[in-house]
Amino acid sequence: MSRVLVCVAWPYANGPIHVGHVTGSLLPADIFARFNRLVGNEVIMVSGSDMHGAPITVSADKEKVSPEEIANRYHEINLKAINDMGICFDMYTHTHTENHGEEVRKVFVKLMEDGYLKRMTTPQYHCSDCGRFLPDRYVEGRCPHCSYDRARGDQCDSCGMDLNAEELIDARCQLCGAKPELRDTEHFFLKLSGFTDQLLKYVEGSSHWRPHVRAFTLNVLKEGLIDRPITRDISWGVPVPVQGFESKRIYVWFEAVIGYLSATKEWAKAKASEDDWSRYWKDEDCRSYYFLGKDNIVFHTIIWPAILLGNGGLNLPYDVVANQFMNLGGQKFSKSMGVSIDIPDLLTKFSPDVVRYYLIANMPEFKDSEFSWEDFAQRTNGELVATYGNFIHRTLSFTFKNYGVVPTRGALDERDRAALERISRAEKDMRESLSACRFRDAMKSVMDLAQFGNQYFDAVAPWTLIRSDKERCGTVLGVSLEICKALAVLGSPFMPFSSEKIWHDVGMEGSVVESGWNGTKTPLKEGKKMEKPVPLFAKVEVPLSGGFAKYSALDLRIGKVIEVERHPNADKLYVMKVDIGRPITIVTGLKDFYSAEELSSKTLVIVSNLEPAKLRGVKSEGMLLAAEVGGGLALLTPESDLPPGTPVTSGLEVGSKTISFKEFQELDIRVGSLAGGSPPKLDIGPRTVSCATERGEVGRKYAALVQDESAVVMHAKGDIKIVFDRDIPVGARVR
RNA sequence: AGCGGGGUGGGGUAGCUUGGAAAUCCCAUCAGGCUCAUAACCUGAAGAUCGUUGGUUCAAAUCCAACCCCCGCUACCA
Repeated sequence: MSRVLVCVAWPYANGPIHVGHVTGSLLPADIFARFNRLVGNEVIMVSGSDMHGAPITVSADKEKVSPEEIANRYHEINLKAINDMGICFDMYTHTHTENHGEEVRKVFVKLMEDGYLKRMTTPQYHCSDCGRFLPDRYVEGRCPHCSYDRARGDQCDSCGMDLNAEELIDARCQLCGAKPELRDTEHFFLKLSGFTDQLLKYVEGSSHWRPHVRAFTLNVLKEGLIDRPITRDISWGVPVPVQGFESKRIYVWFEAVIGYLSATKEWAKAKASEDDWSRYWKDEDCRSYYFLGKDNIVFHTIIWPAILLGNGGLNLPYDVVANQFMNLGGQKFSKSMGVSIDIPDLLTKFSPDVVRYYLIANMPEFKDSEFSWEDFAQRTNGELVATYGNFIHRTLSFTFKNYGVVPTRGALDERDRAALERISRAEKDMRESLSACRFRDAMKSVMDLAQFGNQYFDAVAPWTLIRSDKERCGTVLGVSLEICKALAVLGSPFMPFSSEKIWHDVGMEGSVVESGWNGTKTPLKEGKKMEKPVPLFAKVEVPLSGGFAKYSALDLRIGKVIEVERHPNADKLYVMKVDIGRPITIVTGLKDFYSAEELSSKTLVIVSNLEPAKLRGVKSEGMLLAAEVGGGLALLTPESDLPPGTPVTSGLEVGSKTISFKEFQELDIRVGSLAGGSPPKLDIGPRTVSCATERGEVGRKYAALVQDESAVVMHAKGDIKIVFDRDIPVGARVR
């Protein structure tokens, strides 16, 4: 019996939470907390919505509402989503409470008094019309590097240089257009550098941390910490408790982490035992676990510990359980499928346990993982439904049909005893994995038990026994029900809703949560009437992304190069004029591959409806297609001459809207070699796909639009195919 | 290009920190079994140059170096 504080990174109240939040921090924390409660530890789990900071004020300005309104809206939405996911907090608050403000104030003052803060004055733009200091991104002006007229104070969109707002020429306020003036402004800085040695010792002593968390932190520490400002000239946030700082607020990164402490205190107040918070923060036997995504590591392994060290007397994080990212790339995720990925939306389509199962099975614990609908369906249907759900259901329905009550268990034979031992082994495995925060492994040991259940059930074949020896049959069903019950208990941290249902269906009273870990040992209620079982999970169906429709967004044209010049402002770029039926300007990065003379005679394939973009100050109105691999590059060109402007449709519909560069990048165009056969095959390097195009020269390399297991050779009307001006390996990607 | 994460049977993965016999599991394939169960379950088989090259070692998927490729964020990518 011990005490555990579970802290979860604070979701930002500027949008609904998505699978990344759940699989990265909320879900592992919930499993860990549930597991600890199950084994009888004292646990509280705390977090809340991070309500302050610039992005929320930006959203608020956009919608012309108060920041508070935005923050409250998403707080409510997320609170509900968290609840619906079965994520069980002892306190889920937010950072805009009186309590939190007070706590932040206290910590701030303590650090200030003990000399861990310093004041520094820096110049900053102030707009007298708006009556406020302007964050760098709200200042606009001419870029000192490229003369672009609408550069922002943090960065120039045109040439990409990082800027300081003071460098801008003719700066103006982006909100009202007035000319702002530079004013000195004073801020507090946290003297992080002074903590370096203590932190090094702390991190080096934490050998139980995940390797990537520890290595990353040590790396940052060795590079040297810099003192960081912890106040800002903004109006949305926690006030600075110092005279003369009435117009300023505490910077969110400093303030939000203090939420762990303030939330614990709020929890203690709510249960009317105010001092209970200290049992979780001052008692050195209490371990604190922090669950977050890898983008958040330094805040929890450096900044928060530094604040705690400065404050004194409070426990440092025992473990910082940072997950990697679950990526949502790969096109399969697009909204065009009618399924987006935020949690409120996901839960309208799938039950929380199904979502939880997949997110655990695919949790990015040690490396990034990829969410895909195909995988989601496969794992749900093949593992959760077919192994776990099916074992429970075949046991329950057979028992119900033949007995109607929980059968009486007679003498056990060797196999039965082995089965019961197998339950103990699963318990032990799961306990070990979860104690080490290995969630996938832990759930695997539960699934393995379900699979064992199927093996046992098959081996004892109750459908035969029922005709020959009903008493013995009752015994094996009793053992099977034991396994079901164990699955309910062991599965409860992962799939709490179904666990309760199983618990009830095998005839147990109360709940798994109440019975705790010992539920596996609590005897079945023999003779208790059963209810007609309903399958726990249904198979899921997800829409498949079909066909080559996505390529229809492209409007490809034949283009002839008119002239080629060097980019005035970049060494690697050319500025080209190309005739695609009309002359356009294209900026390209081909300098390493082609001389201007070589290029000037080329006939190319151009994406004509790409969103124009400024590259280093020059507007590019399109993009030429080239295949690239390793150090090699080849341009796409028609196999025989075509007039400029000829559409390259590849037999598909042609898009009329402009497409973004990002959308373009999601398309998979590759160099493929035609392999013949019927239907013809196309070798695209790592694999061979079927080719939807009829003719073509076997062995020749063509540009191909790839979609899953099939591909279309890119061609213009008259079946003029697209080839390359140089040799390039099969499989090279076109971009 | 920079930062981060990877490359292990057809697909997806475990193992790598702390080198060591026949490399894990899921799906797909093939052969069998069962018929209680949601065409679900169980058994068996085939299938891997552990990205490439070099190094350290008695021994490398595992450690070191270089290179190649893939993914995410960023960018003088278009």
